[in-house]
Amino acid sequence: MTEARRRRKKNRVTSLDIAHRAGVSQATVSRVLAGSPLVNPETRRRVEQAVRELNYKVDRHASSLRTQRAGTLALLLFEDPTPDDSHINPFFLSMLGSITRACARHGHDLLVSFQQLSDDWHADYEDSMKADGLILLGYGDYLTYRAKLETLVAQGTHFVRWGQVEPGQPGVSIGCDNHAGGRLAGQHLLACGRRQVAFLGDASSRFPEFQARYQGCDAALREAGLGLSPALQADADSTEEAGFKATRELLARGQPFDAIFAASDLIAIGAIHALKEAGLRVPDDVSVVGFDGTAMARLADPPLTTVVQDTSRAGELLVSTLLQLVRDQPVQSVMLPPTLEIRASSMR
Amino acid sequence: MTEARRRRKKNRVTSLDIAHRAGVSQATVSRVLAGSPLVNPETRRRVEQAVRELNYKVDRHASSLRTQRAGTLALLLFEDPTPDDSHINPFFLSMLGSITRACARHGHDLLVSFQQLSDDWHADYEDSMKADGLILLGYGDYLTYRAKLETLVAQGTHFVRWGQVEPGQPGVSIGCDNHAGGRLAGQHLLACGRRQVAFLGDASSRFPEFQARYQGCDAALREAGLGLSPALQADADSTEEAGFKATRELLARGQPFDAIFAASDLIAIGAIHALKEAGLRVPDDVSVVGFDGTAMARLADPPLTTVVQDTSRAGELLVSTLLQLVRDQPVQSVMLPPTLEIRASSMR
DNA sequence: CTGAAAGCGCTTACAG
DNA sequence: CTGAAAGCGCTTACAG
Repeated sequence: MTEARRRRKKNRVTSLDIAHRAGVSQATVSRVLAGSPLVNPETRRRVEQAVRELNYKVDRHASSLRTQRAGTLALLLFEDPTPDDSHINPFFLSMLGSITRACARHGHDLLVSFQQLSDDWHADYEDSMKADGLILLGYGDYLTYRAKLETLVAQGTHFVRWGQVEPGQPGVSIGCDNHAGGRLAGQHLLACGRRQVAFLGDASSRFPEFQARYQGCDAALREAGLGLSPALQADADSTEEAGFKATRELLARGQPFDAIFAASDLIAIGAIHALKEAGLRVPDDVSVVGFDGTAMARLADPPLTTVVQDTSRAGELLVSTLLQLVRDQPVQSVMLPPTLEIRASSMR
Repeated sequence: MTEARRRRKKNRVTSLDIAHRAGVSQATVSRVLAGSPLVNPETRRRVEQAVRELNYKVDRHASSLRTQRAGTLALLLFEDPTPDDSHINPFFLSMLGSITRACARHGHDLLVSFQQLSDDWHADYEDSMKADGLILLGYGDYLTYRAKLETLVAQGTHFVRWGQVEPGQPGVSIGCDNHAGGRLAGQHLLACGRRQVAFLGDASSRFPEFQARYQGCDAALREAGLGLSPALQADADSTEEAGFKATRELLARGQPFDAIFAASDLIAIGAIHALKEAGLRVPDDVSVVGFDGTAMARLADPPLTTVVQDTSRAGELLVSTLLQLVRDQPVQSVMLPPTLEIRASSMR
């Protein structure tokens, strides 16, 4: 055993040590540290001094075992279909950042874990008392997803999910108003004088977020007597490669289009590459609008117009809602309004 | 109290419940779950069945309180000087991903927390038994950093740091061989016929990673009778904005250059924007090489040549080294060899 | 191979 | 305002 480790183990300070040094009982030490008002100010001072002098920290396990609260939330990040380190969707990494910060603000720790949406989730953080509740993050086939959400509800697990908000869903969801976001994109493309808008992304009910974006854009176009055409829709999951391929496929169809609304920024960036490769100019020949508001949208060439999801508010809302749930307070699903950030990729 | 929650609380299954159902003692249940060989196979079967039937999970706090092991590691991610959600360096997010995966492989949970390098770190995860050790991630002024590392060492905290590996450093470090990476960049630019290489990034000892990259590139150039010139070096922290501004500043100096070696991909992407803005072509007029091997390098226009750090191996090594440290096994600092990924930004 | 018992370090009714 | 005592749910010497 190293010297440092021996020191650490031997020196392990407990609340009893603090009690002795401050001349009070263990119970009083606990009260001071819990911020109880039932403590004489002078007593509190002495205890706090002893805590400082001995660098005492409450043992989390002892505390949690007694109170049956972990003071910790767990974030499950689903990463189908790209289990490659470098390919995690930057939007979700941004969400991870804001969730981490929100947890810290609320005085909770955050356990982070990556899961395959298609596999069995290791959602037993609450059963083993490691976390008071779960935050579920990541899109994927909703057919798979929904069944697992129902299992969680049946087990009485506390969880909040990021995703499309729809009536009758199991559990509580926080999500972007994707329909409104699609509408913003459609209206903007109309204002740019575009008439034939292509959509890149799976628009079926298996991907409710993408579907709502599709429908929102479609609705905006319909109000102008237009609409999205199935002939100008191509599936793509949220990667640059998929956006690249889908755009090539679209071009191969020969059906003319003057704008692309991509279901995510990554898809949009892939689309821009494919358009350039085909000798088309962005935005002169084709306007491109993405979705998410990731940092890379600004770095794209040309800079990408994108529907921005408010990740800061999203993280805060996910955490605060989950904590309310844990405390048995009433909660509700919330849709956050997106905004449009207009850049050169769409404006002629 | 909601129905689900009442059920959850009331149903809380303990090892004693399993013991009763399997007709054994609590001690035997514990042995089975710990995989002890001192258990009759038939007894083991009965216990495992009861565990399955009651969906029993060991209470982490009770277990950790008894064993004095948390089964958890904590990741501290420093984010000076950009505490904005969207601006976390994508390289560190990629590292976060690989560390998360490595933790899971090693059967440990991971607590994630963002910290300001300049503030007091909340490095008390080990004091409160929340984690068995720390992984430190993020660059920053090493003057600040080093003092805090020494404090951690003095406290006997178990930690591993990601960063430049140098003799005499406090604690254990895992890092990229930045000097070798700089050398790769320099040799490649020479092979591209470049003679006047500019460097973007702080090359002082306060940023040892950047400094080593500078020196490695300089060494390669010197072998060809050239070298990096201080007149062609401009400070930049690892953001696109900083790279953009540094390049503008460089251009304003009027000193000619035909290549830029940027200390990070973000800086390089900012540089490309500034070069284009100035009417210069990449790579025809100026070759650009970045560092990190982030996903956005591939998406840049033109695609960015970059020195790739192996984040997968890095994450695995950080976690396995930390676990060895926690187990009092001998460990050592390691430098990982980088590779060069050549793309269009450097090749005429 | 198995069980009875102690104890990890807290918090919280309870009593004063 | 304070203290003595119990107990959260495990694991592990110890004894057999």
